[in-house]
Amino acid sequence: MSELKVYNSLSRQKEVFTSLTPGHVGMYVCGPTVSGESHLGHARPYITFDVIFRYLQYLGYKVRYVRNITDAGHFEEEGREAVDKIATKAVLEKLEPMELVQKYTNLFHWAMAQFNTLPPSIEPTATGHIVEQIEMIKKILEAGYAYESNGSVYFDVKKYAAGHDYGKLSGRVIEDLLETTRELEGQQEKRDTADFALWKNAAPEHIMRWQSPWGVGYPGWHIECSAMATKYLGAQFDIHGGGMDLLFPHHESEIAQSTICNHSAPVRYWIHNNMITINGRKMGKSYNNVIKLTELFSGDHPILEKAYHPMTVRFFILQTHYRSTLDFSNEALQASEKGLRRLWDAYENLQKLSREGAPEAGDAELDKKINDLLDEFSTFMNDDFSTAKVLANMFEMVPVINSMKDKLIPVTALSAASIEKLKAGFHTWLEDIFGLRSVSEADNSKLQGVMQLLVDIRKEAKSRKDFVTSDKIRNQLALLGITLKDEKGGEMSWSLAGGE
RNA sequence: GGUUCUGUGGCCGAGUGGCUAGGCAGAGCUCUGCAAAAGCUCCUACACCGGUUCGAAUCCGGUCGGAACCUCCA
Repeated sequence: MSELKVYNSLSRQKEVFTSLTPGHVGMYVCGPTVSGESHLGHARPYITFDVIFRYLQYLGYKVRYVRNITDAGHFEEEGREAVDKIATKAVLEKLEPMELVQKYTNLFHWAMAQFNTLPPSIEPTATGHIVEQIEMIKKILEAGYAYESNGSVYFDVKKYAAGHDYGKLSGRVIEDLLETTRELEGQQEKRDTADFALWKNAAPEHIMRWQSPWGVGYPGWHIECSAMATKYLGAQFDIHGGGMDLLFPHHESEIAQSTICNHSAPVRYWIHNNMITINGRKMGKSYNNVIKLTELFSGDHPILEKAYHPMTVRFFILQTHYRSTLDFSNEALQASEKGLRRLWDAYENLQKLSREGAPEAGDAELDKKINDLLDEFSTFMNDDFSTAKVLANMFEMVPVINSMKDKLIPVTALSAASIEKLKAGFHTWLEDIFGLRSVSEADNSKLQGVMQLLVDIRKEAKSRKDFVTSDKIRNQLALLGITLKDEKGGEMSWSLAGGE
């Protein structure tokens, strides 16, 4: 089998993946800020890294997957107002800060469950690691790479850049950063505009506040990830993931902080997913084009023509490479919806196939083709997680599977071993690695029983050529959103339309 | 303005220099009481202009679009 190669943002090329500790992988992914509801944009990184998490486990690694919850507020705009986002919102909604944070954390977990993402191994909160953050800031101060100013602590970027490559990850040029002349209030606390806050003093009205050696305040934007990653994954770990928009300054700053604190670069492989765009524009609060996940699932948004099932969204995301932008549109989502249904129907048909008789393949050519397509799954996935290509291969096998089901091709065309491999391959990749599951909610046993009864009555009616009755059953069910289909050989199948 | 990336058929999207990705939509046929599904077939594109090469969507240069980051951000 080929080796796993991942695109490392740090080197801007694909590298063979090896873990620091054989058999183990440490992976940190920047989690959500729970000051508001998650939107469609959030779906991408968590689904992307869920698949990476699942795939690494499939490869046999024991993975510690750490994804934080940012529940301590960050600046609306650094230095300008020094108002904590969560604190502001809390006043507006008349909620306790922790109440607000809990509400959106719960909602986030709910949405992630809808997407069938596995929970991370550790989900640390920023508020739960104030002590670790303060300790880290102390170390950086002791090392001489930070300075205190008016109750705040800033990282000295210029000093760091003198001996380290600040900008390596994001391709930023330090001289340019230092020359920025942007006028920002509160900037006078900093020695250089490029410096970033490790600790901010809190104004009296600021609700989220903690005691520190520098006075009452709250942690800066970047320090939480460094502190928590160090605590749970060590000074050096394998993978750090997140959206491309976090490359600078967030991840660049993380590298600087951790390097000073731990005397080594923290991360071996930086993996960044690209953005979801809507009408060609990034989705974000500042663009006013946000579709919240609850709206996406309910269809309750002006942009949406209908509700979209979480699995449709998951499939939509997997149909493109994670480093490409993905443009959202109703047309594209509906194409994915139909594609997923077709693929899933074939998958279910496949699992029902039984093969008897001599184990050899009746059609050696077809047998080889299927085996080749299956073998390519790993090849594609090892090539920087090309989920789109794996899915394309699956679609190529769909006509073969459906033809075997309809007996247009005998099941014995493939060897017994190949059929088993096919079944196992689809199951493993579709469910275990890609994390897809049926969009049908038809697993209610009472509904199953009722439907079986209707199917039996319709079969009887049809056998009497009583098409009035048989059509009535099918048409009435259709009005209820249940599709009844006649199959070859007199069998019938049914499904709940849309999967909503 | 700086940095990085990008421009593929009606739409979405893979693409390692030569051999049809795939999905959706559309057309025809087969199957079928009808329908739906399914199967088969068709629809062959790479922003523009140069260059390298026997050969380029793929490499290089330029032009023109678009995006992300440079400020909270998945």
